[in-house]
Amino acid sequence: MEKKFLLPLEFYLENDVVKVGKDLLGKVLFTEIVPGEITGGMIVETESYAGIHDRASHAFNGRRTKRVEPMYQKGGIAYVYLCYGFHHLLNVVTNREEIPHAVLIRAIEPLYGIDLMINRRGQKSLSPSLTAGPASLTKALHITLKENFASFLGKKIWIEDRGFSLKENEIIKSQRVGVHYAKEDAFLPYRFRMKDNPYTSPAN
DNA sequence: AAGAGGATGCCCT
DNA sequence: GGGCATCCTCTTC
Repeated sequence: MEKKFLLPLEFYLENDVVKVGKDLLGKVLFTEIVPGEITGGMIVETESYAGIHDRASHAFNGRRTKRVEPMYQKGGIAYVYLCYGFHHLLNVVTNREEIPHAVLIRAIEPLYGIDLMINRRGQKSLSPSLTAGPASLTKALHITLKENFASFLGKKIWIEDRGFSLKENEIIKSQRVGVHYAKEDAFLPYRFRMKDNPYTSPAN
């Protein structure tokens, strides 16, 4: 597939993970995990996880275990991990130095390969539940632990800028989902949603 | 070596 | 709106 809109590496070499969380809204996430099966959608919801000082981050307090290792790599790769035993969650690692920043992709609006995604999700027709929610979209896009460490400049998973930029007042900011254990950091407004988009995730 | 718990979704009321 | 499925990773004994 021709990729003239591919996001360059510089986009991911950014230490301001809150900025990246917002800038990823409107970008288009693609996968071709199975050769010939291209699926993709516009990112409409993200959450930023800010390095070692963010209690909600897997890398809080400098924790560097095997699972978290992708976060400590140079920006531009995927951090995929298993949640609740069966849900794969996709993060975009972003940093210039060795700072474990990551942005969780929480929802996309389906655009390409919609029938494939419907099949993978076992649904009958297109509805917001197809890709609204971090585990729903990974299933629709066929993302699993095999994509952990994968480069966003590679053939299996990549992000494009198709010109869907949005203004600051079109971004809804709120608390992150499911991080009650994070004490005061649970209240940080690091969840970003595209205003009036029906494909954002339902919780909260 | 074992146990707890988690950045969730689904199906049932 | 609540309970459960299900399993890997990390922490602690």
